[in-house]
Amino acid sequence: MLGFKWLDRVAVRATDDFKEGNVSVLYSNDIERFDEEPLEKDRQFVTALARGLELLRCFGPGERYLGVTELARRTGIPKPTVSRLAGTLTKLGYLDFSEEHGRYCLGSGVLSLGYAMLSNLDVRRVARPFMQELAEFSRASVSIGVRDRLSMVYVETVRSSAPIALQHGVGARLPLATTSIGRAYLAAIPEPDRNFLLDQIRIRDEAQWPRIKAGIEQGLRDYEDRGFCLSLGEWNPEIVGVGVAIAGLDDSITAFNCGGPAYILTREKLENEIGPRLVSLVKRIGNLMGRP
Amino acid sequence: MLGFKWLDRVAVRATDDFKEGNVSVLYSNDIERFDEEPLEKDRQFVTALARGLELLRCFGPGERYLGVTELARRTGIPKPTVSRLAGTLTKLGYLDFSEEHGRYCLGSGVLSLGYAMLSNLDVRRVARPFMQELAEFSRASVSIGVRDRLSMVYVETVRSSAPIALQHGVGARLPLATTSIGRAYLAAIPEPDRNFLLDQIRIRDEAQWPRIKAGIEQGLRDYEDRGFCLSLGEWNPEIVGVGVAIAGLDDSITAFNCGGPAYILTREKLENEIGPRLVSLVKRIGNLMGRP
DNA sequence: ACCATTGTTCCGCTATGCAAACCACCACTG
DNA sequence: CAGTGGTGGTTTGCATAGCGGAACAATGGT
Repeated sequence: MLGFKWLDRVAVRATDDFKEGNVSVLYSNDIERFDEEPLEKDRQFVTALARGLELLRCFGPGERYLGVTELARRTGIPKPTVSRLAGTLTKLGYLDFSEEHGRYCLGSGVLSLGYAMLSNLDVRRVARPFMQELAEFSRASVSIGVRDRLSMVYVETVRSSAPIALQHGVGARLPLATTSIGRAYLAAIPEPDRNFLLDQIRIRDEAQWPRIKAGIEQGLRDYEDRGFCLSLGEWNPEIVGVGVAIAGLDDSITAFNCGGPAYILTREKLENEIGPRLVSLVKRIGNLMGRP
Repeated sequence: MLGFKWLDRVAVRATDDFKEGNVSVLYSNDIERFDEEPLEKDRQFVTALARGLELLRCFGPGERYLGVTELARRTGIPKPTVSRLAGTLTKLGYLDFSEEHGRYCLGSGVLSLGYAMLSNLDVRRVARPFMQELAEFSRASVSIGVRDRLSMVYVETVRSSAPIALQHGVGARLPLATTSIGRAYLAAIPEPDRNFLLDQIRIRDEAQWPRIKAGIEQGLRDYEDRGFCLSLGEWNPEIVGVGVAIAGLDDSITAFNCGGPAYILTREKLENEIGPRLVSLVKRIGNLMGRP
């Protein structure tokens, strides 16, 4: 089963304090509340570690400098604790303290973690030439992504040599529900896992849920019928793409997409040319990597 | 002053246990011992957080799967604690537990941290076109790096379109002492900081120290005389390059290099053509980014 | 059956979290 | 310019979460 069931621990104090407000803003990143095991005292869970990492996650594109109070507000962690954790992270090189701004920003330490993972993913080496070929054919970008919380994170991206290309590189986060790669992932995982994730997505945004749900169900049908999912501007109106997922590479479920600007990739081309080619690409990679 | 002065806390138990062995192996990654403040009870330092992150650092290229015992051995953290920390990291998505191997490996969570940092570095956007130009001119790779512990970590890399190119992408770690980019960094920082880092490097490898030291001192002279450092195969016999550093971009000291296979880049070309161009490239970027 | 190896529980003791208090700075404002 | 409120962040004291040595369980190889 998928592993969530944390936080609440971390933010429980904040929910007490702010229980009249919109609770979901407290879970600023992709944090979930755990439902199962109502309040098991998991003596194995190290809160301090979870919280420290949660601080690091607060920083994102466009959130460069954050102070203690802001971090405390976003995470629901009390200020003195944030102060200590942030100080620790700074000593370790994962945060820098900018005297000028009196705020923290991410330090160089965070980079080295991700790279080690990337360099161990065999699928990148194997897939790159095929991806390049498809990118050139479609004049678009081809990427590999894995799930993290409620996002897909790119682990490899290949661009065509066309002058216009998507700017999302390795490490970029895309939402699960509205992108072709996320829908392909959802379509490929076992149903209980999917339901769990969908539940989390629903909780996150009840208002949009009917629309989001419709898109995902369409994705499931597409996946069943044709082996790939589409996203035609549901995430970003100018971007379209197709996605396919496969299990068993590098110990996880891996998804591929091919996407680009809507005015280059017509629906017809996506459905009849690019989609099928992406399916065959993934099949070939699966064979090469000795999937059973 | 640079911020180290941690660990010992983390590994203090191990040094008790193994004090007859070579202590430095305990500090498997780039961990330093703190010298100042002999044993101040730093009530602000959160050991659990430091240790959890230290576990993540154990994984590297070629170290894909690690078990509890191995992690405990590498970090000097007692086994039960490793077990709990690793369990926590797994719940959070920073580690995955491979049933098949009975070991842990890095999870997708680690990726998203680094990306947020990269997307906030203005220097990447500004520098990329200049880097591309120099890469094409020199038929080699041009990168930007920042220091993390005793390594330089790439935050941007641009390759020429030449078929042979270095494979080090964003996130790659290069040693400080033997690469052109590392030497440029060392030459550009204030002397006390440099001495501290050199001390750490010396402690790490006393045997190689005379040779390493000579290379760095040559680098300091080169930097003084010509504005750039060289590395002619001292790190990897087949790779050569030049490096330049600059302070004040994005709140940190940033270094640039241009490097490639030794059989393409002659010493003469590096010294007379590429080095000076890299110096001017960095100067232009400094001006563009409004450095005082 | 035996030992070697690897991971998980137990429980006393201590490191750590956090509420409240405290400090430092700034901007008004009478 | 003292007074006052508002903003940031860092220190105390005490209750408790979580660390870690030793013991335990679960494998696997011989």
